[in-house]
Amino acid sequence: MTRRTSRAARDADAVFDALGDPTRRAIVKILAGGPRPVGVIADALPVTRPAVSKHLAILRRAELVTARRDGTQHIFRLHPPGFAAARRWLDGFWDEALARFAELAEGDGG
Amino acid sequence: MTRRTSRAARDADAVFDALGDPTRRAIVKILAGGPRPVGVIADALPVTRPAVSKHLAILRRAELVTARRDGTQHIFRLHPPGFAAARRWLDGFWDEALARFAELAEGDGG
DNA sequence: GTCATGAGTAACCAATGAGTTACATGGGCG
DNA sequence: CGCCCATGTAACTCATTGGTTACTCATGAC
Repeated sequence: MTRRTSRAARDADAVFDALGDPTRRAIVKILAGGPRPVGVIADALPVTRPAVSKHLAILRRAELVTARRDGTQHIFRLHPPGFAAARRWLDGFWDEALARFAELAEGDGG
Repeated sequence: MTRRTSRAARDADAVFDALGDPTRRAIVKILAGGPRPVGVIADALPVTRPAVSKHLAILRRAELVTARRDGTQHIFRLHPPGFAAARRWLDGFWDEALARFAELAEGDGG
């Protein structure tokens, strides 16, 4: 209730925090190609598996990915609702700014 | 075009990098209320003006804000096109992930 | 010109956090 | 049960960078 900064903002906070790192963005890009186990993700990146593991933990906390076990492997995949939070947050400013932008109609060279 | 990693990706990179910091997100939130001079922004935050100045420089490089002079003041305001880059980047994964998500239709607690 | 105001820059410090190696854990298989 | 494979965790290092203070630059008022 009334925590209007809350849910969306808190979620968005975690999401942008997570997406603020290039390696994590790279992981997200990889997972956009479909679910993959940690090892495969690490293989596609210039960092070690433990590093990827930690990044995945952060992405998971931000609810940008989910994991399921398949034998000894942990298969990670993108989790749409997480991205929705970021989108909504972004859209807020988009709307605000766009309105003012239109008002001023200043073609400052885009 | 043709450089597929390029424009959108590069822009999005700068944008998410910029938005990865809580103070910069706070600045963006403040500017969502309308254009403001540096001093006013700094007053609304628990950091000094120089710090805000540096953050604004980063936001400007990411093209999330623009500035204009008004006497001795520098008035900053949100710059919608910058947010568009982030949105597009995000939408890419959104689409990808959503498709796969729907496929599996696994309501894992969303 | 001189002074005052507002903002950017420089130099520096300290905390955060991304990365590494070494080790622990959990599940499948012989 | 004992061994191996795929991950996660711990402990630690090092680079990045957000923050500060001190100083400089630009504009406007007088």
